[in-house]
Amino acid sequence: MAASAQTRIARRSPNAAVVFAALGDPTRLALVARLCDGSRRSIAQLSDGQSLTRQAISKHLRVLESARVVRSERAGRESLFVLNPQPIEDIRNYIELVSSQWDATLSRLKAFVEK
Amino acid sequence: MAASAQTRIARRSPNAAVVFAALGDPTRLALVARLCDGSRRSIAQLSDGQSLTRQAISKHLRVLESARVVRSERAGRESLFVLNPQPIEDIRNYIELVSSQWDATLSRLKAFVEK
DNA sequence: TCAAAATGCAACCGTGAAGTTGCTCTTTGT
DNA sequence: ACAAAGAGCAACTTCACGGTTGCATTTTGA
Repeated sequence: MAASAQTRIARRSPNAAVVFAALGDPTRLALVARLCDGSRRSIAQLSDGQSLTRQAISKHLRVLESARVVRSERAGRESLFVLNPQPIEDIRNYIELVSSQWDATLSRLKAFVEK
Repeated sequence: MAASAQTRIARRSPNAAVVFAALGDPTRLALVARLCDGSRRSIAQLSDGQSLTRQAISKHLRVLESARVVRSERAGRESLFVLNPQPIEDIRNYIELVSSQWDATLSRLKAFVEK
């Protein structure tokens, strides 16, 4: 069975949607930006300077964690968060798929116009 | 002013968050997959076969449109939707930025271990 | 030992997202 | 001319999200 491009894309979507949704919030996006240097930071660190409550930040981190964008580990009295690049890589591939599909169309269109 | 990587990333986020949020829903992701072949389809076409109501699909399309992931154009009694690759390209670049930041960290880490 | 730090947990609130239903309007095709 | 197709609009319901507050628990460090 040769899957169509659309099917190939659709097969990846259930997980992709979760990751996209996790990134679809400015606060969470800021947290990701803060963590993408590979550092492990505590909730207190991550909520310091922000206008939101520590609990709000904590909730956002849990959302990111349930989408596996981030992993947490308890260390003494604090829990440290670190970025997990895997899901990001996944949606990167997803976007690549959509883009390539689109590019193929453009090429066909161009060829048609020039014919 | 040499902006830090974090700042560089953060500057792009406000718009990125909107696009991510628009893609953060299985139904909308399916619509994008359906449109990424460059075709222009009507609401009736796009809601055909789906389990949701035509109005539900219509709403989702409007969400995608307000995030500029999709453009619409009225043609007679139907409105046709077509993918707009620009925002997709934007978040692609965004992800590229995060990934490169992460990769740089890995390299540093590797260099440190091997030293 | 004990106070402060860091977090977790639970209840609560307001708002908007997602979806449906019902109606109207315009366009199409016969 | 008129029925059917396609879509828009508005009202409504449900429910999850984002956020806060208050309190309990564990850990740390002096």
